[in-house]
Amino acid sequence: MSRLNPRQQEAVNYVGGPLLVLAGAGSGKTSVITRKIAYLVQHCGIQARHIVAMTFTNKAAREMKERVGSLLKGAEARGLTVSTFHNLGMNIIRKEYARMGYKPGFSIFDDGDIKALLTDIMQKEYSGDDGADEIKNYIDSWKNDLILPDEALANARNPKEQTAAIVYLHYQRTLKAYNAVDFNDLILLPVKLFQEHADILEKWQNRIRYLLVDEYQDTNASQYLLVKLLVGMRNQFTVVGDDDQSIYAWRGARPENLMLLKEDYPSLKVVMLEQNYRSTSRILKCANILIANNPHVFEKQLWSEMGHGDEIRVIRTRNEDAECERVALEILTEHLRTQRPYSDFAILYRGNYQAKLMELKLQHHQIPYRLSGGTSFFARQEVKDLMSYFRLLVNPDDDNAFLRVINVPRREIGSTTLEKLGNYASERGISMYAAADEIGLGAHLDSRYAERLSRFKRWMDNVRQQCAQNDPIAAIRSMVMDIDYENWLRQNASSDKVADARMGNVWFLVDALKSTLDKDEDGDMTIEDAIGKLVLRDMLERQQEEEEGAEGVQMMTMHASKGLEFPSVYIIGFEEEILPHRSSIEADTIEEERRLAYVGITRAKRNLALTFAAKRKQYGEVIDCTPSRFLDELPPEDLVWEGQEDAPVEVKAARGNDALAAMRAMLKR
DNA sequence: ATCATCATTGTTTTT
DNA sequence: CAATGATGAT
Repeated sequence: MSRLNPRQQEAVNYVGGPLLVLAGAGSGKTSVITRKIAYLVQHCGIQARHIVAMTFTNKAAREMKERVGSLLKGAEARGLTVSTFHNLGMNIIRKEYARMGYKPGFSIFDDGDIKALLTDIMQKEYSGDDGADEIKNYIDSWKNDLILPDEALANARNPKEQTAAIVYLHYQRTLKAYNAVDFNDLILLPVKLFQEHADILEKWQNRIRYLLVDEYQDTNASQYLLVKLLVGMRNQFTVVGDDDQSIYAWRGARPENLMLLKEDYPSLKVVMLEQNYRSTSRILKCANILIANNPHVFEKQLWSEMGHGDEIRVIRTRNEDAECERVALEILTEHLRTQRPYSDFAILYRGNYQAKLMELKLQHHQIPYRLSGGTSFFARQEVKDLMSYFRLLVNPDDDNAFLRVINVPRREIGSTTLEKLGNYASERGISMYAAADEIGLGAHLDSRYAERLSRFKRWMDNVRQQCAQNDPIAAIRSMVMDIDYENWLRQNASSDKVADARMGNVWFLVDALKSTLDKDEDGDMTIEDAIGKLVLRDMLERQQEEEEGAEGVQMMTMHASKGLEFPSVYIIGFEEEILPHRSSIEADTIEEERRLAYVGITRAKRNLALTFAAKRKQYGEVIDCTPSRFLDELPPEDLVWEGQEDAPVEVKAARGNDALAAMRAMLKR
């Protein structure tokens, strides 16, 4: 960790211009970035406040911040920005909202907000609902490519795209009226801003003298442009990425941005990191051979000095039940035999649905596990609803909370009314909540609607007053009864069971609030403080989740596993139609699936097992399964087959759908 | 109009 | 085999 190898050193020390670091899996790229930041500060005289490092996940940002913090003295690190793309975008909008026509305190709509909004728009503008998801995909990809509604509409090639483009137009208008942005806007708006206002761009370019970007292969078109704009003429930046670990093309990532860099910056220097500090050479050999089946611009071979290591085990089981049982039992016995902690083991899979059975089996054997990816407590609809009520209670100016709450339950206040309210509020420079019972509003709005708004505000004000005067918890309980939230849940839930569970979460949250208040020793904690604490917990939820479950077996999708490592890795469902996923086979995007397998394999430090089942229940029907074609591409001498021994070769031959790949794999041997 | 039962439908991956 | 949507009875 402390000593860098020559390649890494080169990457750290090179400040002569744009630099691309092609960092293979486990090659210490985070070390390179963090050391480089320290180097820039300590040896190049660049103040930390002029350095920005960008990542894709909050987790990565946090980790990086920590590691830089241990390399620099407190004062040296002051002002350093390590943030995600979206975070940076949010900060830019925060500072420059006025130039984009937004009000302060804009809201960020999450997935749920957006889907609700889209269905709303579709119902209003047409009366059909073409599936909000599909429309959202269109809008997302347009936004990723910096295409605005007008352009989308002009270029729409078929009726579906046309519909989507029209919805897009309304969607964008509505968001604006709500003073809200979506996730993609966090990138797109700053890019547009910079393109249109040279002075602002210059300001930010002056602020950011050196830019570093992690996981560069995951950037999409608008992120690429954002980087390019921020870098400007200065040309001082380092991007780190690995084309072999590009697994997000489906959400707009453009791994070819790595190549594009060469064209945009002819003086680009490329450094390759090929020494791996994570895995045994056996595992790396397999990974190398697998990924060699993909076309490459940059040839890269991982190697390590971590010893030869054991063979990769390929485990064949009768069905998916036996598969999960086998993995659970193995982990159990291995844990008992070697005393290794459960957290040494990871179970990786292609789709979240595969986790269910696995979970069951682990539970059955009383093996603790940690599941990442599921909807966590604070992400649940009902929790968010109630949290929004809380937020509005303590901060009436939280327009986001206001909007979330205003029609939960239905108060028959449509988007037109809200739009007008929003316009009025922004004219007056006040929040929507504050504007809701202003006399002046009547001039813009039919009295019926104005009355509905002011009734809501009066009600809410009353709740707030109750909180201040009497027992706040009792006030909140009666608020929940007042809005008849339980009934609302029943209406919207698919079943009573679900509704009950959701209502349980609501009371749980109220209890959490109560216990926060009760725990207070000085007795001077206000309800505002308590709610503030909860909101904070909401925001820190991720962190907590990770700390909490650190002792169990780690279960996650292969996508979620990128960047992590585990002594022992099991990849389950190593089958055709699952690992090369069916839709990927159809869409002919096998290469990305191969990269996904590559990512999974390279998570393992010492032990790796790939499992597949001969038969599997799917849609309630038992179907025959075929081992993944990627197994054919691995070097046979490094594999040991376990479980039923009917020649997998025969199965392979029987499968005609990828004869070419099979042939190539044969020749390789 | 609302609810219950029946039929159909489908399963990547997520900042 | 769910979970979601359509259809029919009350």
